[in-house]
Amino acid sequence: MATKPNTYILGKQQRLKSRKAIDAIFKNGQKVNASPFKAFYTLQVAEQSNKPGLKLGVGVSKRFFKHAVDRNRVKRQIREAWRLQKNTLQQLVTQQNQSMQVFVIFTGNELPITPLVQEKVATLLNKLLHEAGKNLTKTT
RNA sequence: ACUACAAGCCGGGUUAUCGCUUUUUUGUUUUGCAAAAAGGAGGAAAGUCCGGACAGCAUAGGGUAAUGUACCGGUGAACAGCCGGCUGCCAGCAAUGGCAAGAGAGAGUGCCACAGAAAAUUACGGCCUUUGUGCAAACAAAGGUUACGGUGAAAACGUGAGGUAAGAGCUCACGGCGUUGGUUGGUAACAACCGGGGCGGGUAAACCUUGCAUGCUGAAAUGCCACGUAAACUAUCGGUAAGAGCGACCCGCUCAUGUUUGCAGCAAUGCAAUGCGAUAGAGGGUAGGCAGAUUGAGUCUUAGCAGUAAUGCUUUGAACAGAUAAAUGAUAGCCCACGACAGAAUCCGGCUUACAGGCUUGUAGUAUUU
RNA sequence: UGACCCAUGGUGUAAUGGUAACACUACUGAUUUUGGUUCAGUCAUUUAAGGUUCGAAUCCUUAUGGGUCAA
Repeated sequence: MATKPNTYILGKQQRLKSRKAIDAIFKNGQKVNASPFKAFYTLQVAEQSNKPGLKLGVGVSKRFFKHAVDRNRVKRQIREAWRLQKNTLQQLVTQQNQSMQVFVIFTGNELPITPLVQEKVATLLNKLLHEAGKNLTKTT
């Protein structure tokens, strides 16, 4: 009921909103790399307060892009690529009754092209998928 | 028609699919979720350079300090903005255009490299007079001297005449400058004219003086709710100490007090030490929600009136975002000029800076046609 | 969102409004058979544009870039 698995939705429910959660990710989370992108993530078994699902946060540093327009553009590109490609990961995580929080950071110097972003986010998702599967075997 | 300059305006459109956010309506037992409809970044949203609104705290009064500001009038909530004028400078034959932190250097202090006698009222060289020595030239002493002195960014009102031992605005004529009193015009800055007394560089974006203005802190302000732990916080009362308050300082005013113990001493007094409890409340920290918060000194627009103008008054019509790790995107197609600078974060009025391309108006030049 | 500071050779620092100085690096030359050492020399639009002043690294205004602080 919470999420229809096959719709390309990225609403408030599926975004990281709390400052506390984000700090926790940066403190305790693990890293996954894909050249200009970097992702921090945490993975827990779902509880009552912590419903099963996938949550995303996006960040671009002011050091690399001075203007707010450029930062907004990169964030939008990442969000769009995530929205179109995240479904398999989300399905896996919900099936395993786990909750996963991911924070993607862009660390490049130049504005990326859209196909590049799509490709890199896909590789990120594959790696995360792999990690999620591994964790399942460990925990169970 | 093209080119250049100036001013003003605009700042891609459209169709389909998939998404984001706010509001409303409907469905659902409420939250939530789903569906539909409507709205969804700028001319600079930027820089944070000025001015306010709003909120909290503080506040008897006067002065000083600090900070800002500086021709006059208008405009406006307010301003260092805008509009009009005055003065000065620059360009131009002129008409006119552009620029100005545009109060005071005759209140005081400082500084003015190098050069120059001297950088500010003095000295020096030189000139002149008298006396002495000497045939004379010259030298020495006492005095006079705003003339002259290769420089420099800047040199002691300029020119002419008189005057003198030599000279000097010392006096006179013409001209210049600034000061003061009056008359006329102007709301005023100021201008014109008349008179008095004067002629002592520059620098105040050096200190400063004068006038005027300013309480401080900023939405991460502030108010409320939830969660939640523990005597570190606050209030009241009493005690103790002697000071405390008026957000920098002073005056002045207000409030409060003179303890206890030890040592010295006959005592007055001096020296040293001591330097908190009770009651009530809920603070700090952590981290969520709601309000603040999107209708306001509003913006654009039609017409009229007032005004040189900025602008004001009345009036017609139109829309006017509200996120909170933070919304406008992606894909495909078409059109054109092939899309620059750039993304709201409490809200307004200005200023400054960035900007592809297009449109309108005006001025100048060139070419063609009538 | 608000408050504030800095910018000088390639690098790190100086400099009362009056000739932009010092150290290291780099380059050139001399010394040396060669290299090193040593000595001599070269390298600046004082971040940019305006203004005040006779004269600006310095004073003022604006811009650009960099940095610090305040939940």
